[in-house]
Amino acid sequence: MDLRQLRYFVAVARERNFTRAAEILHIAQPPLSRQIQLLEEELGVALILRKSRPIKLTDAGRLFYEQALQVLGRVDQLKDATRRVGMNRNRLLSIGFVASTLYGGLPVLVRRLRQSVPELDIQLLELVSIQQIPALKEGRIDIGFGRLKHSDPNVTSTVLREERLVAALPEGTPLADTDAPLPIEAIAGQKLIVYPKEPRPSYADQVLALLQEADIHPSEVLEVREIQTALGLVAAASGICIIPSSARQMRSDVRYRVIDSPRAVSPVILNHRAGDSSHYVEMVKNLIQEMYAENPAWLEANNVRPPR
Amino acid sequence: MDLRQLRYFVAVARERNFTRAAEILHIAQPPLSRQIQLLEEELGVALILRKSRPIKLTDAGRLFYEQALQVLGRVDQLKDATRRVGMNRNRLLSIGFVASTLYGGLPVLVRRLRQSVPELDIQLLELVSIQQIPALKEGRIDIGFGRLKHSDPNVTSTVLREERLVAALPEGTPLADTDAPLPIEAIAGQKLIVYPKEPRPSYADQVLALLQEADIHPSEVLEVREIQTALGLVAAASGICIIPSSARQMRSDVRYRVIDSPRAVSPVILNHRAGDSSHYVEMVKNLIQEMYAENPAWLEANNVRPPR
DNA sequence: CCAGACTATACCCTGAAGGTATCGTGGTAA
DNA sequence: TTACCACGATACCTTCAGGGTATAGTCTGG
Repeated sequence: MDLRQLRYFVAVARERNFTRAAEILHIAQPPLSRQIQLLEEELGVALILRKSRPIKLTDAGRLFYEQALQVLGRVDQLKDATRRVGMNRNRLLSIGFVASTLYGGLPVLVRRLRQSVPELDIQLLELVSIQQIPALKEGRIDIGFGRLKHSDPNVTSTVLREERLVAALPEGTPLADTDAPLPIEAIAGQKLIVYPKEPRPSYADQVLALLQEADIHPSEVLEVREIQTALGLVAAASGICIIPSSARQMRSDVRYRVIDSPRAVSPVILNHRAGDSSHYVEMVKNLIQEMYAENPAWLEANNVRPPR
Repeated sequence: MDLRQLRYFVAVARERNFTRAAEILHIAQPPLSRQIQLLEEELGVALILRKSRPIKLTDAGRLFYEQALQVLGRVDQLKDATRRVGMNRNRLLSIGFVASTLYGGLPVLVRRLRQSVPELDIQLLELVSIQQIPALKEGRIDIGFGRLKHSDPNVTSTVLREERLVAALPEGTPLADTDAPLPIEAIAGQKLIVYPKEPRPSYADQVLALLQEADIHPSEVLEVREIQTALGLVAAASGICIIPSSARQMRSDVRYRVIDSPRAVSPVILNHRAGDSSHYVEMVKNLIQEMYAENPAWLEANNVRPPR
């Protein structure tokens, strides 16, 4: 498959007419027909119903059309962004992050970074903690915000804060009766949902280790790919889930109770290459200090109110 | 630009070696070098630093690499999804929605629809209300959830509910002192942020019309592209913003006060083609009725608690 | 049922992508 | 410092995919 074929198909779908589409594309009509046929052949699926005038898209065609538009848009963005970084000789700072930091201070940090260094291009990549280490070493990212400790000598880590863990509970169940801290023992015998399923080790293992340590055994453990799914299942009363405090914003149709154990915390860790001399790393650290200074609640171990 | 070139570049970036990359791609090394050169030429940007071994990516190259990976992934998904819909002869239900319904019942509806008709493929397209009308007529979507009334005879509308509007206020400002309903007059003289900027008419006009009607004039009106930006500006104390109640979940670092006026509501409207005989439309309507029956709070005009 | 609009088929041609041979060069080890 | 080598660039040839032209087949509206 080829971007050309996507462009051709989009033109045909838009015009609902091969001849006009061919004119717009500045090619003759027969090659256009042929490219569409080739595309359909490769996919093994009919995209266009030709035995009606004007032609119609099949269901597959409708889906293909919308997705193709998005892909083409993405490619244009890709070109523009690359040119911008390349031409303006802008520096690029590539930041890896675990999803939960999106609900913490990351957006604010990025906004401030953009403000204070407008000529800096910032690339954000969602990577689970363990993927950040090789990504740093390979230069795919310059900074990583993760949740797992590691021991790679080439990567320097700083624990930014320890965040309280909370249990997400289905509304209407006995455990969700109160907002009071939840004794960790209460999790024993419950159906537990953990995420992300892979790659391991991940935050899921951190949660499981916490329970292991306290010798607490859920009745069942269900692994899902991401936190959205996990909370969705909680909302559907399929089990309970343990998330960092800041991720509480994600859904309001489940109940949250802070877990009543000093061990029930998850760190937020800043990673960067050990030898990295770029002053942007330093700047990021300073901005974070600034943010914490403005909002000391983020640093409180007992951050019961979700940080922004 | 061409998908082939993306694949080639990704291989080179991964291997950090043209020769090995060429082997993996099952082509000779010289053509690979040439394709990368062509790519760099088209972009007008150097992607690879060749005067070091092993080769390194430039900043532009790093960005291009990550984006290219995502584009290629997207293309694969596109193929798979199209095949699935085409081969399985699955029906496709294409649903257009305005962003705010994402924070309302839409996710639940989609989940239930998937449950009750597993063989149905569902495509979700974010479209502002006014885009939904042509999208319905052209067959791009089968169902639209919008917020604006229209008068096109080919599209049938049903008002599902009237949702209360709330004001988003920066924390720490006088208006944010209390959670009590906000008299609409209090908005006079405030700096108001509205969204989306385009295409018009949009929800922004609905808000502006409401104020116009009450003869209330903000000191300034700032138009932004989307609600995220609007709420971000509110959080940064750049003004206040009026949003549907259900969108309150989006940020917890701003204060919300229900607007104390019976006119301060925004409908949620279900649109579909007037002649559509597909029983999926009927099924969606039934599911919605069911959901409202289970959760009458959604229907209360005074929905002070955000519906899920 | 016919006219007209429109898509598919047949066949040719051109240029871009790929191959082979070879040169130039940065990195490295003695 | 030099000499070797791994590796990318260049030059030039070949092939075939994509595009063009002519024309046949088909759907729709009057």
